Amino acid sequence: MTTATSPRDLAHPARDQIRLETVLHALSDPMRLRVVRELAAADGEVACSYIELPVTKSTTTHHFRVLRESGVIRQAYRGTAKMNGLRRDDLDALFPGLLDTVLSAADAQAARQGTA
Amino acid sequence: MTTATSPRDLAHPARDQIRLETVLHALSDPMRLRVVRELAAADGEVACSYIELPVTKSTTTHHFRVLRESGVIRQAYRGTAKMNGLRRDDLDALFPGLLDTVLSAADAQAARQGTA
DNA sequence: GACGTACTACGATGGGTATCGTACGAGGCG
DNA sequence: CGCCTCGTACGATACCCATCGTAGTACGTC
Repeated sequence: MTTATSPRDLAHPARDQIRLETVLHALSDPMRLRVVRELAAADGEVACSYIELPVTKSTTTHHFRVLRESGVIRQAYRGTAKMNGLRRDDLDALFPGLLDTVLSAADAQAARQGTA
Repeated sequence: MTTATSPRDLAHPARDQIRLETVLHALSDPMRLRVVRELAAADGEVACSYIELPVTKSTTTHHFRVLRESGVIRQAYRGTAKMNGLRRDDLDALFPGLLDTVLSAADAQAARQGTA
């Protein structure tokens, strides 16, 4: 939309604007990597509140925004809830295998330590 | 000199100390990603001075240290030169496919823009 | 020993960022 | 409408980090 720019309009980068460095940076934070893993496990739309992190709500909002602005997740309001989902299609098209490899690596690391 | 902890002794993390988040963070910097790509292309030991970056020597040293301390590269002195090589064996063992996938993603992104 | 090269160490600086607390807006439900 | 929940915005804070310049150390060579 050209006009209103409601606070409910969420800015997402277009597919060709997604940068590898930015994606890697987004994934390099423990909290965000955890979010991505849970989104991958859920495999669908998940509300922010569904994912519990050991930080305050403010910080959680911040991490979700970083993930969205880096192009890793897609967000949309649905009533009061905000639904989140991985941008698998875009990421797979841009960087084939990257998401799955990172997820596998995270699983492997979690299995190695008890941090599953 | 057995013990002295000479400044020529370089600290590397053991394989099981390498953390995925740290590796991703190391790779999320454009300069460092560039270094890793060049090391992968060279496929062998390369001196620091062989890789030219648009930053000062100090900054280059900093990036090489981050890469070493994250477990991405191995460094060793060889005369006055400092040789660098990817820790392919360790990375592939810990996170199968990760390095190659990231390298492919970087190539793809470079090809898309003229930044090869 | 003297010199040049390769890289480092240290301090400074400016910008990013993870975290929090509090105050606020939007939507559903009684 | 009143209220609760979900999530945001904003300011503050403390920390991390990419960058630089300068001074210094280790090594090879003459």
